[in-house]
Amino acid sequence: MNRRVKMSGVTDPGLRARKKARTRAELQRHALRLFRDRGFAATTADDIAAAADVSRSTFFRYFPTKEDVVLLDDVDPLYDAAFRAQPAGTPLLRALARSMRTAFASLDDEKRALEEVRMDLARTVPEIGAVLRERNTFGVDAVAALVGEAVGRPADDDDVVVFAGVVSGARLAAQALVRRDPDRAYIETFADVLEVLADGVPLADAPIVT
Amino acid sequence: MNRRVKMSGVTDPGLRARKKARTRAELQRHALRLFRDRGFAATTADDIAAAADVSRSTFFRYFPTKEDVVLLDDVDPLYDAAFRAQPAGTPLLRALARSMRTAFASLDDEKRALEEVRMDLARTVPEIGAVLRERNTFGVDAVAALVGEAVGRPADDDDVVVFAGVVSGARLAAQALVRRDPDRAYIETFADVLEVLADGVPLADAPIVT
DNA sequence: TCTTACTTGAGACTCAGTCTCAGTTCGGCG
DNA sequence: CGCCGAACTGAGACTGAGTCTCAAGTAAGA
Repeated sequence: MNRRVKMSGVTDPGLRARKKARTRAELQRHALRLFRDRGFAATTADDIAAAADVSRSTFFRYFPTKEDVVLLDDVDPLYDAAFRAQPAGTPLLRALARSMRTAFASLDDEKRALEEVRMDLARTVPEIGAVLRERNTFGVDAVAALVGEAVGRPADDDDVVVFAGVVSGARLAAQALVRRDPDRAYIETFADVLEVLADGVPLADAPIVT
Repeated sequence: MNRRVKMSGVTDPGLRARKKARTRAELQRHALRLFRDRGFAATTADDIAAAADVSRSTFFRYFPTKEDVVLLDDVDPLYDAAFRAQPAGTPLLRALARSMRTAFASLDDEKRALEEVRMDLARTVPEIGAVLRERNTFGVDAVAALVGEAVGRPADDDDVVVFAGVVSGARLAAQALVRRDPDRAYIETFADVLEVLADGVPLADAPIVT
C-alpha cells in the first residue's frame, strides 16, 4: 500500500519527494519563527538547521541563501490565478486590486499568519525586501508578463513596461505607508494604492510652490 | 603656506581631510574598474585594497560593504539642486524629468563616464541595484521628502508617498526598458517615462481582453 | 534481494564584515 | 621648533555565509 500510482493522471509524489517537501517546509517554519523572535541577522544558518534537525549543508541545499527561505510561498501563484480569473472588460488596475484582495482572503488562517510574517520581514529587513521585490509576483518583469498577456501585447511593449513599473511603484508606496503606520494592513494598503492610481496619479499636475 | 584658513567662511579641508577624500576616490576608481573588467563577484575586497595600495581594513573603514563603493556619488546632490531650482508653477513630473536632464547634462566627461559605469552595474548586479535603489535620490523616501517640500505637504502625506512610489516605479520601468534594449540611454529613458506618466498612466483604463 | 541513483552529513575552504591592538602621522599649542 | 593628543592605518584574529568534495545512507525499481 501507499505505492506510487504511476498510471493515474496525477503523478503521486512518492516517499522521496514527500520527504523533501516536508523538510523544506520545516526549514521555512523554523526559520521564520527564529527570524521573528531573534531577528534575521542574529539567526545563523546553523541555528535554523539545528532547529529543523538537519545539517547546515542540507539547509543550503534546500535554500541557496538565507534570504531565500523567506521566498518560499504558496501565495504568489494565487494572485496570478485570481488575476487571470478576472472577467474580460475589467480595467487593469481594478483587476489587480481585486485579485489581490480575493487571493489573500482565500487563505486559511495558518497561511495568512505565515504570509504576514513574511511581509513583515520584507518591510523590516532590507536584504529580504530586496530579494522579495526582485523575485515576487509584483516585480516589474512579472507584472509586465501578466499584464502583457491580459491586454494582448508583448511583455516588452513600452506601455506595458511602464504600467508594470507603476504597479511595482505602488507596492513600494504601500510598503512605505505601512512602515510609517504599522497598524495598516499591507495587502489592503497595496490594493488601496492601486485604486487611487486608477483615478490618476495624485499630485501629477500639482505645481511646485516656490 | 598651504595653511588651513580657519577664518575664511569656507573651512578649507587641511591635509588630513584631503588625503581621506583622495583615498576614498581612489578606492572607488579602482573598484569600479575591477568590477567592470572582472565582474563584481570575482573582485575581492583585497583586490580593491591592493589596487589602491591600502590595507583591507582601510577599505572597510571607508566603505562599510563592497556594494557601498558604488554608492559614492557626486551626482545625486545635483539632481536635488536642479529640482529645487525649477521655477514655481512647474508641474511635478515635468519638473523631475527636466531636473534629471539638466543635472546629467551638466556633468563633465569623466564624471559622466563614472556615472554610466555605476548605472550599468546597478542594472547588471542585483545586489548593487538593490542598495542603490534604497539609498538613492530616487528611493521612495527621498522622493517623498523632496516632493513634500516642493508642494508644501508633509513627507508622510498619503498622496505624497503614492506619488513618490510612482516615481520610483518609473525608475524601475526605465531600468527594465534599458535591460531589454541596452542601446537606450538610461537617464533619457527615465526622463521619458516620467513625461509619459505626466499624460496619465498608460493602460490604466485598458480592459482585460478575453 | 540487489543494483543504481538520489540524498545526506561532515568537514575543508574562500571571502565578507567586525573587532582589537599597536604603530604612525597629522594638527595644534606652548 | 618640538611635543602631545587625536585621528588614521595595518596586521591579524574571529564569526558567519556560501561552495565544494567525499563517504555513507536510503529510496526506487528490477
